[in-house]
Amino acid sequence: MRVLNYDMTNLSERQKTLLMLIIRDYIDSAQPVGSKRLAEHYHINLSSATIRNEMASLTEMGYLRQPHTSAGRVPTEEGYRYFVSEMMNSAELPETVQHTISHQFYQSRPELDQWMTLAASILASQSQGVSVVAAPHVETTNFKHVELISTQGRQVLMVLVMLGGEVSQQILTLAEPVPQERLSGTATRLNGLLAGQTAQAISTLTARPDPLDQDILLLIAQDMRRMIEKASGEIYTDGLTNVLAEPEFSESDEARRALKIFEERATLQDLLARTTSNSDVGALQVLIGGEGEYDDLRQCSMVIARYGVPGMATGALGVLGPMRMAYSRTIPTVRFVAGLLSDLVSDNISGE
Amino acid sequence: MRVLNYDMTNLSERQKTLLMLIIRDYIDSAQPVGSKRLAEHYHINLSSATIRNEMASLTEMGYLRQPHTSAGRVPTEEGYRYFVSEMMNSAELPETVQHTISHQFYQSRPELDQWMTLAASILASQSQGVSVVAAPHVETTNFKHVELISTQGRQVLMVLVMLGGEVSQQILTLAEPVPQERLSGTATRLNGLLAGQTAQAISTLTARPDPLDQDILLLIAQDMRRMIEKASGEIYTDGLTNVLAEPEFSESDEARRALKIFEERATLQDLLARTTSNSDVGALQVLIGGEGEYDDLRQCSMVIARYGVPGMATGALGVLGPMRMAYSRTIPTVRFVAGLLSDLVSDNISGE
DNA sequence: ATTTAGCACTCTCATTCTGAGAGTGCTACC
DNA sequence: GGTAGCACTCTCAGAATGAGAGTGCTAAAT
Repeated sequence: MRVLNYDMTNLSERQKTLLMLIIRDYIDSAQPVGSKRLAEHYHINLSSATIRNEMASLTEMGYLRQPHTSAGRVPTEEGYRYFVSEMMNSAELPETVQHTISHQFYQSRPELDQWMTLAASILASQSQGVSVVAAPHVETTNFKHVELISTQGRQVLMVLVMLGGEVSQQILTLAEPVPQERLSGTATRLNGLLAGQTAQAISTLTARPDPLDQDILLLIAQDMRRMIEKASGEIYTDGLTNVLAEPEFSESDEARRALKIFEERATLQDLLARTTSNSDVGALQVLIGGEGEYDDLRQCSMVIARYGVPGMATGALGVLGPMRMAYSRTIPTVRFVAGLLSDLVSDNISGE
Repeated sequence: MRVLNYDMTNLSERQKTLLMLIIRDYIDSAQPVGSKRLAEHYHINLSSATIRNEMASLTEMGYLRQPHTSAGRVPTEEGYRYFVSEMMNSAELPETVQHTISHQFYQSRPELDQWMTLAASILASQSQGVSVVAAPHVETTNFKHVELISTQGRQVLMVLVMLGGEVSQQILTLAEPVPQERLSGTATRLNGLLAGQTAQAISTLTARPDPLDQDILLLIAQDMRRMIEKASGEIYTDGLTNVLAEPEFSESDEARRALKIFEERATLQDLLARTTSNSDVGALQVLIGGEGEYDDLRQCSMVIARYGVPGMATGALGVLGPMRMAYSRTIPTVRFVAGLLSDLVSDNISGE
């Protein structure tokens, strides 16, 4: 993570206002902003010449730059960072939008899959960017119940239920066919033995009555560990085509590189995991220009947040767009949706 | 479905050869093919003038067209249809490639999810197009086993196992908490009552011993019907960015429209379902230029096949690319992967 | 000490023009 | 029937041009 290196005391009140204005205008228009345009369109009581002087300072300080000698100014990454940090606290999603979104969630079928898809869809449409939502992944897990169901021949379906309500199912192929009664016996014995235990505790236990018990015990421990270790849950995306509509990506090559990241789920998971691993739930992170780490995102920004219940189950979600993205819309949306999902996860964990 | 309206007897042997050559060249180069180029690069014993005459005929017959008066020829949709129908039977995937692909499948974890992802990935990389794989969906389903597991308070996990080995799980919220013993009793009774039944049969049954039994019975029937009705399984795609690399899509708008279809899963499912519903497993379909039905695919072609075991479980898969796609590579790949998945599905249904 | 008006200068971008090149269709000849 | 030759058409890349926008600097105004 890079530390923002601007010093707010450097900027006069007027410079701040101008900088914000310039960036806002550029985000709207995608055109370099000139002093004249600025003086005319917004009623600042300043002549274009004065604005020019201030712009020159801002350029020198690294917040703006000129694409070429005689064009208007365009924000630098540093400029965007300033813009975002200024706006971060103020921006709130309009109440009507908040209600619409909440409504959609509480009207959807109460399944994780539905929620993830919905969250991705809402983020994408609100922000006009590409959204990504990683399903929550459990951080600790305690055994509640196991069922063993013979399906066909040597195949057995093992269903594992955790105290938090998570379910894992897996098909085992045994060395030889085992009748359902014996499987049920094993399940009953293990249910008694393992109630409430953690994966770690289980892996040290031994079960005696039946050699099958020990085998299953091992598999359970293994499965529970796997549930925790899985770096993060499945990934949902939406709005992939939005990014193609942006003028800066009309030369398809840049767009392709950015979208490629979204096809390689592994990289994406890594990115989400790394950038949110040490941040609190509820805190937003804004990555501007790939922050020097992700070359394919050099032209992009991401707004990312972690959601869920720390210590129990958390996931991450975010929006990718051009650096010139509508932060004032995206940031509050991401924050709001993250909050909503946190509530849903929390409700789900504590039971009804 | 549109009927191909060319009449093969119209074409002399020489015209056939030329047409195939022109289309192949255009697919490779993405450049209109001229008579001179043709005469020089391929050693046909014909002068460019003769070729010009033949090209004029082919143009009149509707297989070729000129982008403008003085450019080479480009295939029409009709031309591509002819090309595809000629090639359809001949093309075979090289054995080494076949082995590599099979190998990947038999090495992967034996889970549907893995297979689908792998199939999508292979199709995309082999064809350099956008791949789509719809998971197989069961066409008939017979009850095997149900488990009811109390998770938290009024929430109950219902796990349904079918004779084919499919599993469905669902969380129910009961009106009031029910102890695990009573749930187990219900499950045991229903298991006896329903063994081997179809959804239809189950929905007409009535269970007496316990009011809970009847409730669960209804849910089971409902769930089994849902499994069948679901038009098709989940959809996997890969290679979305491939299409952006094609020269005809460098103007991002066309590409966006095509990719949008892949974001709207519903449309895509519909498309797959409709085009493959009346075709046999193993038969390929090639949709060229959207076949007049899908406006967003006007510039695209799709190679689609159905796979699975008819009457039991079938799915669909395919590749989307520009009309100028590498059919000679795509067609055999789609055919081969469809065959492979059919085998896997078939193995899976009959048990080990 | 700021702010502003004015001006010379720079650079881009859309437009126009031009010639090279590619490809065609037709005609006359083999 | 096949082919050489030729006049013709059309596109495309590159050069030339000029309008327009924007700048930085200086000198005057507040």
